[in-house]
Amino acid sequence: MNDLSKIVKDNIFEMIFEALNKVDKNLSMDFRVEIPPNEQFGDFSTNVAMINAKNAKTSPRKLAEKIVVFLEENSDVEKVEIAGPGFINLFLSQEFYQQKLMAMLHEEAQSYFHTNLGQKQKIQLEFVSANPTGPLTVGHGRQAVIGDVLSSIYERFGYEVTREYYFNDAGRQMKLLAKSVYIRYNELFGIKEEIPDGGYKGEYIIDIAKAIKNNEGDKFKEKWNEETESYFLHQAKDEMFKHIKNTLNSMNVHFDVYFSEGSLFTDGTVEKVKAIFREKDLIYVNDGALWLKVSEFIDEKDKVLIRSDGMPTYFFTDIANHYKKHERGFKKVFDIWGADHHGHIPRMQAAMKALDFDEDFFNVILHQMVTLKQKGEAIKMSTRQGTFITLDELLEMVGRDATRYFYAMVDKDGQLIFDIDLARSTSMDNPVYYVQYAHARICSLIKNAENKGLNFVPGENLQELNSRQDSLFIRDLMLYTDALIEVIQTNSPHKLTNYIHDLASKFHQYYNSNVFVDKENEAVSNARLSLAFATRKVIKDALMLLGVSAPEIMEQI
RNA sequence: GCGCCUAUAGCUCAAUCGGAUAGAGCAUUGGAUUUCUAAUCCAAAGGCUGGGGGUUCGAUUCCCUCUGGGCGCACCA
Repeated sequence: MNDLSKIVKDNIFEMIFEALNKVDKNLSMDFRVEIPPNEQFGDFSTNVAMINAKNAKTSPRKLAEKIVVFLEENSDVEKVEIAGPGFINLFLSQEFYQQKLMAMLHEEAQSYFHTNLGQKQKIQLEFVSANPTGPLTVGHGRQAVIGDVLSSIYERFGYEVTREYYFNDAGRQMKLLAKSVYIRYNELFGIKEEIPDGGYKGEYIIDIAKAIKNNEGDKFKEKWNEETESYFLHQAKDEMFKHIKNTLNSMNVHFDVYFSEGSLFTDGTVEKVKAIFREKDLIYVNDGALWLKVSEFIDEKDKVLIRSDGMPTYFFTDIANHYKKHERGFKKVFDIWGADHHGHIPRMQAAMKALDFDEDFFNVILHQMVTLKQKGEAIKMSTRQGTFITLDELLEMVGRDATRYFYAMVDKDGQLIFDIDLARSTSMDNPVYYVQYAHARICSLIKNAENKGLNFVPGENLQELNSRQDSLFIRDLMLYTDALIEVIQTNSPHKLTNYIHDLASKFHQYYNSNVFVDKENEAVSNARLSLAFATRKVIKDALMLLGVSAPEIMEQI
């Protein structure tokens, strides 16, 4: 019930709704609480009167006047104004904010800002999911960050989250990989052969070949058979996965489950799904292939499940994958896909319908592609040609904190153009340092207070926080939960970086216009340090959710 | 041809599921430093929000259309 107590806007909403009911019980609650663009317009504002004016058969401003009467009865309200076309602007009392700050000081951010939205619901986020045929790309980096940050926030709000990596290590691509390594291996003995069409030409293939030569010598030299293929395939796969996991590790991304596509065949899931479709009369054979009647659910042609050569399609195994997820007890699953997969969405939705799954079970978080730019030109990326900048290389150039922050700060619906030269040359101007600096500054302030013999006790003398700047600052601190909620409502991590950058900015401003540590004025110092103390909690928590470090000292450059 | 995403300051991006004067960072110009760490702050300049129509009290946001960019339209994954 009181789950909403930490969501500030919902608090204010209740306050306004109460007043609205006293005016007329039949009016619509379809109004919004907003943060005004300008502080002259109050701490909070609402469009309630404009929304309801028509139904109340009056003008927005007249309705507002009636609502304001009841709002003014609330002891938390300092002042109410009607402005513009009928906005109601609320100014809350200093005591209200002081109490909020007090409550915030007594808890850790992760518990104070916690809201039990999830109620331990089991959900899953599937992301990255690259097959072990090469190093991770900068595109995977975007997935890794979006998936990891969202997972952390869902966890914060009481969901039981599984971070999952789905992969296929058995397909045709893996065979090509093995062959490519084999050719490089022979090359080490001076035997030249062209890498076949679609084969892999990256440097890393040679590295794997060298490792095999080191361990096994010339054992496989010019001996291509099933045994050799199997050996090379496993070596390549193990090496690639080691490489991939290293990269994820240095990005600070950790998966709970690595799920093998192959297991869906061995445990009978694929057959089970086929049986269900057959029973529902949703499959048929044509031209030697097995088709699913997706046209019964969406405006598209039917799709192949099993090719005429007997191999199941990616579509089919992915249906089985999701059937399995359902069976594993997930109430909701999120697949994070690049824009190149968007055509896959409708047919998957059709399949989910065919299986009678709840409509909100299957969700796709789509992000647009990442492209690299260097010397003003776009770099063509091709895994097979091996002409790409890997995620590893990017991490090395930009650093983990900045890389993660940069990925998170751009709206997933927009294309991400990573300008390598810019990342290199201006990495110190990255917004992440701005936020980290705010954190370090507060650490330094508190240390400074100790050094000057000031006995700082969080929560004492809060009545000294009596300026408008103080109130608004506390308001912004409290809005942290609201920001996090918005992130998972839209699955958009960039809303968190927006919030925290803005908060850091407000803090830097405050810092420049107020003295925190003043031995002559201990009460005020104590109050302001309390404010800084709470700010540090929020920044630290936000950076943790973003997977970015919160340093106590910024090294001078 | 059809579908999805996108177009905002010189550059990279925001803008609270339709709100008030469209905001940050970088770059440019000017100011603040015996510092509670200047990786900061203050100020200036920079915009017919790609073009055109529509919906209404009100549009960067919703609808239509045109143009430009990205990505898809497989018995690939």
